[in-house]
Amino acid sequence: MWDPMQSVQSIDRAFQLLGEIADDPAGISELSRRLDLPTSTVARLLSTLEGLGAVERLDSGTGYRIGPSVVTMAASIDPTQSLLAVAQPHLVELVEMVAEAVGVSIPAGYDVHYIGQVDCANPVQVRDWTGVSLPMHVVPSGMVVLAHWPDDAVDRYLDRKLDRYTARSVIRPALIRERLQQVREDGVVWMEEEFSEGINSVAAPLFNAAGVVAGALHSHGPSYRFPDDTLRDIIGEQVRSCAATISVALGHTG
Amino acid sequence: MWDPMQSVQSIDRAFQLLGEIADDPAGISELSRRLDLPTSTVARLLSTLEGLGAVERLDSGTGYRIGPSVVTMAASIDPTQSLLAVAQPHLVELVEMVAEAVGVSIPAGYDVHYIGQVDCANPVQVRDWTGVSLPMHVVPSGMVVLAHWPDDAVDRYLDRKLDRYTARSVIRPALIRERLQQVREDGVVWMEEEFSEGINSVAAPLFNAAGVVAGALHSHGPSYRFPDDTLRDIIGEQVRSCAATISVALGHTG
DNA sequence: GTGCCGTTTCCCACAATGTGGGAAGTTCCT
DNA sequence: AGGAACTTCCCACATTGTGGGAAACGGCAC
Repeated sequence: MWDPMQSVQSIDRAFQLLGEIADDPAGISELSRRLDLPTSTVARLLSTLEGLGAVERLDSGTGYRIGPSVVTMAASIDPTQSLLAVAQPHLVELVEMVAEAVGVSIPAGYDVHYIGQVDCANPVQVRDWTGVSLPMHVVPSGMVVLAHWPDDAVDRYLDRKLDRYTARSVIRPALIRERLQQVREDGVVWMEEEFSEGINSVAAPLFNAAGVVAGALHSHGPSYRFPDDTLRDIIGEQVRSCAATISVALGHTG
Repeated sequence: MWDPMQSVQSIDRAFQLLGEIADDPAGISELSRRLDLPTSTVARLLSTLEGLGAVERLDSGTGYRIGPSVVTMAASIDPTQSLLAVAQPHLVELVEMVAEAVGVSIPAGYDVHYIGQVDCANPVQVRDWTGVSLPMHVVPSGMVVLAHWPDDAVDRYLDRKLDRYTARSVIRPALIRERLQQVREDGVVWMEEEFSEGINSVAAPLFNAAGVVAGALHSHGPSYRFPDDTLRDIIGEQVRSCAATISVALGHTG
């Protein structure tokens, strides 16, 4: 255990309990076994949490689950913020692994909107795109979102005039469709200098509890060093699996 | 405050803090003032919560907001359960006020599906409808949902053959439309023996954080005693305001 | 620069507070 | 009945959280 300052034991344990319950509802004695705490202690903590509405008894009588006050508190932060809030800790982990900037974006109409980014230590880095929106077909974040839209929505998207951003931008509907299919298979997609010369980028989709795409996780860097040829697949896989982890944290199952 | 067993002070305070922060993000000293606790205590509690991911610092540097772990825990309970979980405590309050059964339902296709109910003490009561689905136009819970659907969705609903359940069921589209308008104005609606003879019912809409109808709150009882003529408006108002409270707890604003 | 706010962080002596062993009370099996 | 789960309760102990106050920031005005 680190201690950034001090840590209050009972609160620590209370959240261990909450985490365990969120994962899988259970009764006092089972929790005491799982967390290796005395039953009386677990009983006391749970009873406190119950009084606070943080947990509540299952209808089945025995066992507890997360209660309304947690849901209410969670609702207090707006939906897009909540995506960011959940993703944040994972972003910093990913940055350390891929050593390039990573960020998250959400669909906004026919664009993806960048809502957050964590930069790498390297002094040479691509600018922070937080706050800007870009058409889906020129960035991988957009492609992964598009790839999980219903067919008719994709039809409508491709049925408009599609802007070209660089010489390498793909704007032919048929080619884009092929690519979307590939994205669905791979779960991750690389795009190189299709939006801006000198920038390469990789992205994977984020799913929420309802199972629909809530946004995308991406990493991007200067094309002269990113991705390192030998690491390309590894980085792609890291982004994919990090996105999956975030999805689970958002309540996505399966 | 009751104490069913014992209550752990630090956890109690930690949740006071979380509640306060959810309401309105703030820094250590402001919170210490608002809750009338020593700053050092607040600092220690917040630092613990921060370590647990239950709160996180605002980008602005000073101040805290609800953190990712709360969102993750909240996501652990499925969306319809969460509606119920949030509503539950309010239901029992409302039961005491109106002295008849109250329940909540969610839209499911062209039906409303009853997901939970709290009964009153009276030995004579209407059966528990939990688990059953009914067409929207014969129950007030359905009407309030319908009333907040987009126009074209309402068109499609009314464009089908509408079943009659009792002699008093209203099934003429034009009349239903008028009523929906009235519901939007009043925020609450009574229906008397339109679904089942001998049962009267009143309902108000529940809105979620995204501002869309997430379900309905209703109260119903035997028509010989419910509603008492002199209390009709009062009960309606209680249901309406209770629904509004639940909506706020779900994150609805404005 | 210097001095003054309002913060947040740290320290430390004290005892109030949370702890956990174990016993008594449940409920549900066989 | 008997037993095996569980949950609730009790109580002596010292670990743990507490809060006063001092020190370290950081911003702003002069």
